[in-house]
Amino acid sequence: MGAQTGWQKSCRRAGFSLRINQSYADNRMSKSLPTRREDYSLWYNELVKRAGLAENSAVRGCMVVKPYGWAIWELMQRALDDMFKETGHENAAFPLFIPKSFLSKEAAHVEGFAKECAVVTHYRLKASPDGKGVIVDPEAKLEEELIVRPTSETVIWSTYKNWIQSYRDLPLLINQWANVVRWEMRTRLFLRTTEFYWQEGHTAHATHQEGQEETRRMLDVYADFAENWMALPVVKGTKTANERFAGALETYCIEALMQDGKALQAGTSHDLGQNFAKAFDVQFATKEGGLEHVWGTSWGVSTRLIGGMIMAHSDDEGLVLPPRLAPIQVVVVPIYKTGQLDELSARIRPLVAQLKALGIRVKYDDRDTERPGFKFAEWELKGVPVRLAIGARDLDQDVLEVARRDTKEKFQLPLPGFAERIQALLTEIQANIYQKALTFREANTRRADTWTEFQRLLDEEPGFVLAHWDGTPETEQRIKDETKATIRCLSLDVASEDAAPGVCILTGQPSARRVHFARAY
RNA sequence: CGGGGUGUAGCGUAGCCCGGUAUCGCGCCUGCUUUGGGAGCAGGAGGCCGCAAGUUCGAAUCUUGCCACCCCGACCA
Repeated sequence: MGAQTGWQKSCRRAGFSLRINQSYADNRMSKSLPTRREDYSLWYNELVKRAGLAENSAVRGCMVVKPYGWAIWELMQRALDDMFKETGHENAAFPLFIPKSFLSKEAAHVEGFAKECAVVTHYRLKASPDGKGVIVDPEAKLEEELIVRPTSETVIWSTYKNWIQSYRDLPLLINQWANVVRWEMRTRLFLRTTEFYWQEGHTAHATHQEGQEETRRMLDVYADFAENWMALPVVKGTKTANERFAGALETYCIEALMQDGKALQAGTSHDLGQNFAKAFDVQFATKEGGLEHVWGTSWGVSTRLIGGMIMAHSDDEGLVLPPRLAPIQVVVVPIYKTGQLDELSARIRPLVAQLKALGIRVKYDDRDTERPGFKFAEWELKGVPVRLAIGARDLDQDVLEVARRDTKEKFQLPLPGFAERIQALLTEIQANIYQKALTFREANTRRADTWTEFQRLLDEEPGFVLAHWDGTPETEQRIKDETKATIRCLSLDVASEDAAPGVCILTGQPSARRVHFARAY
């Protein structure tokens, strides 16, 4: 769509110089990303575009997810979906449109979403009387406006009313993969777009305890996915009342730390209590013959995860993808002299087949139109975990060259048994990326005991700050107003040192425990 | 929604203050030479200067309005 402001210009305005040879690099998708120290947002934005993940669409705040970006999302979907199935959930699909009246049934819920809804008011266009283009046909006004779903609790609960009569219908464990629209004031590729893709689970249970267990179970699924698939260490915890989901009794979340020291909420799981059941009158006959409202939960993760993964692992050369979520895990680049490609390919293809036989996602880059150096740089930018460079010279010596993306190391590998070695290397890279992110998070999680220290840390050493807080929404708000830091969560796995009582950083009032503060995306 | 910035070829730009029909680089096309870290040389194609009105003999340039995008803030997954 023609980014009309050049990123060079933006960089210059932001006051920093660029890396090498940029005009050349611009088109060849090269090294010349903004260096992130100076402006992390710009770096991230440019990285997403250059790596071919997504770009801004012509529609305000929306994005076009390009094939490479979508491939990552598909891998995420597949892994998560398997985990949902294992925990007993089924997929279904609910309407995109929500009658306006549905939204007003749960008071807190309206409050939370009313300000950011796209509303459908008409169902027809007609030719403009002045002969230019089309206008909305005033005759085609809807009796009741439709909201483009910002989340599906309301349509789903109005449906559940019909699905649930007896305790025999419970628990009802449904998930939906969908796109939703929230008219946010400010957008950012993947992290906050007007339209985004996600999954939302909506369950109904006979008892509050079952609902709470479900909420926690799905939180654990998310944490498991973040850590073992995305290689992203997360803090599991509960939100404060201020940050709680509109209509929930309790909101659990996983919080991750990005490389610029800002936190990112990566997933949420809500205990809805009986709020939605009451709002939509969903009752069931108990075994004992009574009539009770069901207990609900909802939980979701979105394409934001892609953004989080990029911001957590990537470097100035481009993306660094964890092997389990890399669309291409191994790229093979042939090194050859003119006219010798076919001959070399014939020798390389069996090797590629060996990798495929082990279930490795491998690409043989036999493009004759680009040179090896260009291919190296391009695949690095796209975050392919392992690159193999193979020339006739190597094959004659029964070796090949391996380069790993995470450490940038290069070494030679003997051909016999190389496929198994590569497979093991992918596992090692996955673990290394996680460890690196974990080390980073630990190094950037600090404790503050005084207000001045708290402020200093946020400004000078951004990251999580563990601090005492008196437990009141008012204090939380004051801290936010003065420092832009929010309480990310009250962590569930709290170290004994942090579980001990203390005094509030701002008011000096008694505090039961430390909580995680940070500036956040 | 507020503050700031920018729209010129596929991408990045010069020109604008001081009006005279658009500069350069990359990419693209053709040919030759190259190919173990983003190739070299030669030739070539490509533009309603964001849109609309106005001023003027004449507008990329001046005036007004609109639109779009980027950054920052408030809001949020």
